[in-house]
Amino acid sequence: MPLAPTAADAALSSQLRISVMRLARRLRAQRADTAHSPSQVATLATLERHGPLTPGELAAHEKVRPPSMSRILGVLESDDLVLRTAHPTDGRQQLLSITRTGRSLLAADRRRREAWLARQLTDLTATELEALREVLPLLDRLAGA
Amino acid sequence: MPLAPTAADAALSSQLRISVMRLARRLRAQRADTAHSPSQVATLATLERHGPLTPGELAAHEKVRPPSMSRILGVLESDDLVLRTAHPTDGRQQLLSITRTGRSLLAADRRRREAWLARQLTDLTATELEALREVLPLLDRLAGA
DNA sequence: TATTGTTATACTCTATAACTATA
DNA sequence: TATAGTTATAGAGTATAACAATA
Repeated sequence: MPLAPTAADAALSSQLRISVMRLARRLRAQRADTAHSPSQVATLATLERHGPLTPGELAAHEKVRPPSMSRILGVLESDDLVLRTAHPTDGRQQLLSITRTGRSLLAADRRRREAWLARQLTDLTATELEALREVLPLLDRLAGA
Repeated sequence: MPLAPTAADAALSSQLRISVMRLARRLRAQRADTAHSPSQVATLATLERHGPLTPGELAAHEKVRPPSMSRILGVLESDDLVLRTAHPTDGRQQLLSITRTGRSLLAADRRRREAWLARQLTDLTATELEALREVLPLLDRLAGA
């Protein structure tokens, strides 16, 4: 039967958190498009995955307040990355969708981050790469994916 | 001699990026402490692990600019979480060390903030935990730490 | 002169409060 | 009235530029 975490687990938890957060920071730093913030790109990615959404739905999904989403959408719209259309039945609401330009930006961003990480991986030995490969499913399980 | 990334490496790169970013997002969502910023806590944790360091070394390690580290240290010092002492041989430098209060705060903070991850870790076997432990240094090397 | 670190200042991102338009 | 969204304003965090102290 599963018991409380051991002291060793607690230490591992701490170090894992720090290492994962640090690598995630480095990955974020490699974004191809420095003109847009992580939140702006994340919002764009959400629109790509989910299709058209209202500002309120986007704010809830991205865990930001409506005024913050308002600003994010203002930037994305002025850069022609999203398109704003009227809601079919409710005049108060709007529907945001990603444009072709927006999709291109996301694709370029992903290519660049993967290229950077692939370059870092060349510093590892075959044995180390294998160890990394075997651990990936564990990371996904921890994340609940 | 190291060559261009193989196709297998490219796939690993893509999957690693997705897994790390996803776990980082989940971890960030578990934050409970509002008293100190992530950077402040990370700096404190670095001092705990590495022992006394100079502001410049800390800035390099935490990937922030010297003025930003200056501000971080100002907060930590005024909260009695770090102690500033003169460098033994170079009058320009200083040595920052974590105080007993700092260690206590870190311990309490970690207990709160890492409860989620520790809980996730209980779903892993001893073998899987060991694999995870061995891979942590690789993540740090990829991040350039 | 070069290096270490701080101070002055500005910019980005997000939040709360107040406001407008529609249901 | 209640809801969806925007505008006004403030706070936190980090950066560049200019400065002070020491090597």
